[in-house]
Amino acid sequence: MDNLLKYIHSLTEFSEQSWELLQPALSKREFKKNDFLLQEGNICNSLFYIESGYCKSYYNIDGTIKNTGFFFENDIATNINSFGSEEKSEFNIIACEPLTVIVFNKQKLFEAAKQAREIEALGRSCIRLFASKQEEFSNLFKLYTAQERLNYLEVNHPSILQRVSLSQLASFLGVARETLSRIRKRRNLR
Amino acid sequence: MDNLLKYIHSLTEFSEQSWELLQPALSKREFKKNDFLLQEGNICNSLFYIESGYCKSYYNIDGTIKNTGFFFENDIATNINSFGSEEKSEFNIIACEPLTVIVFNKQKLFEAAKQAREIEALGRSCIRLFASKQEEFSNLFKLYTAQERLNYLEVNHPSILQRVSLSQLASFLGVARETLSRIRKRRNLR
DNA sequence: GTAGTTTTGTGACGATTGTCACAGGACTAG
DNA sequence: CTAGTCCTGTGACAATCGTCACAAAACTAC
Repeated sequence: MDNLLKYIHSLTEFSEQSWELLQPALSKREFKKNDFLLQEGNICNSLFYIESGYCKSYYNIDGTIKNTGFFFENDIATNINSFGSEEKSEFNIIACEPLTVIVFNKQKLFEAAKQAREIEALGRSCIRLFASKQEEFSNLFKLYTAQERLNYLEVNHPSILQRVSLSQLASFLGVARETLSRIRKRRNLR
Repeated sequence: MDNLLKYIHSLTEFSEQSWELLQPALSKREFKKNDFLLQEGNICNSLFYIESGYCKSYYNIDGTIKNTGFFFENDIATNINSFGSEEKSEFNIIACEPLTVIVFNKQKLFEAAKQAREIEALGRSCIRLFASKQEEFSNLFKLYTAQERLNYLEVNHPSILQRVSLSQLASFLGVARETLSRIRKRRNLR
């Protein structure tokens, strides 16, 4: 739980008392490769803090897998819409490696938040961070070409490129696998 | 302020007392067409609740305008990253019509939130809604072609198409103005 | 080690897109 | 009303992309 505590302290003031109050909402959990953290059609009742390994979110559109996000150590993975609105998730979250996460149980988190304002503030910070990331990636598509998006990832999020296979990366970049391969080729030539 | 109160009630429980405590953080403000709500390089210290009119967020990339968001009545416009992190905004928010907004002052909002948990929860709800929207639009680019994105907007966000000119819409859809024109043509033929 | 699977690169070809250029129509300010 | 501006459509052409097909390379499981 050490990593999580450091992560929390990087976001907000957090007393030992708040940490104690938060404990009932937390549980450590292990996933094997290809285990689901969240499945399409289910309501998302958790935030997943990733301790080790990584996972991805993806849509299954007519049998085609479309990856929409990758989550590494010290990231929070969740379906923020389903988590907040209680609507069914339209996408899946799946472990890409053996994965260790700390699960925030929604109900117990809310109970804890009622007892300590710092926990409420922590929730707000997590959601804000999540929103910032979504905004960042959303704007990539409006501002840049596929090649520029790849460059952006290399500079700003190298961990994705180091750990995710190019096949997996392609749909995240919004292009076909073959196109990503050619973008890399073009770039090496020039 | 009536619309705002209805909006708040649609998000969360909110007592009259919380409403009173919130007042010092609120101020109504008018913008003329092409007035800036937020300018590149400044820190975003406000949430803008839109009462009437609409505005847009855009990047200026080497002199080219790239629209990243449109905000209508009952939307909240802000730079969520700058608002939370105190970093300078990389984009602008500008009125596209005469605009009436209710400004949430960040500092006073935080003071009010300390005094009433309902205000804290309101902040969380606003951010969560914002995150959901970003996620939705971010995924559009990973899941769909430009034509499918246009269809999606027509079905799910018709107000954008009714009120925003096609020239303005193009960069939001991530294509050139001419391409949007051709997509519309193709669709009418088939 | 071996067989099977996954990943990556590449050729071919048609479809789509970006860019530049131009023109007509709609809108606006005086 | 008129001049200027903004918006939309379209032609031409090169660049890029998606799709299908195939093969080599890398990785896995036993």
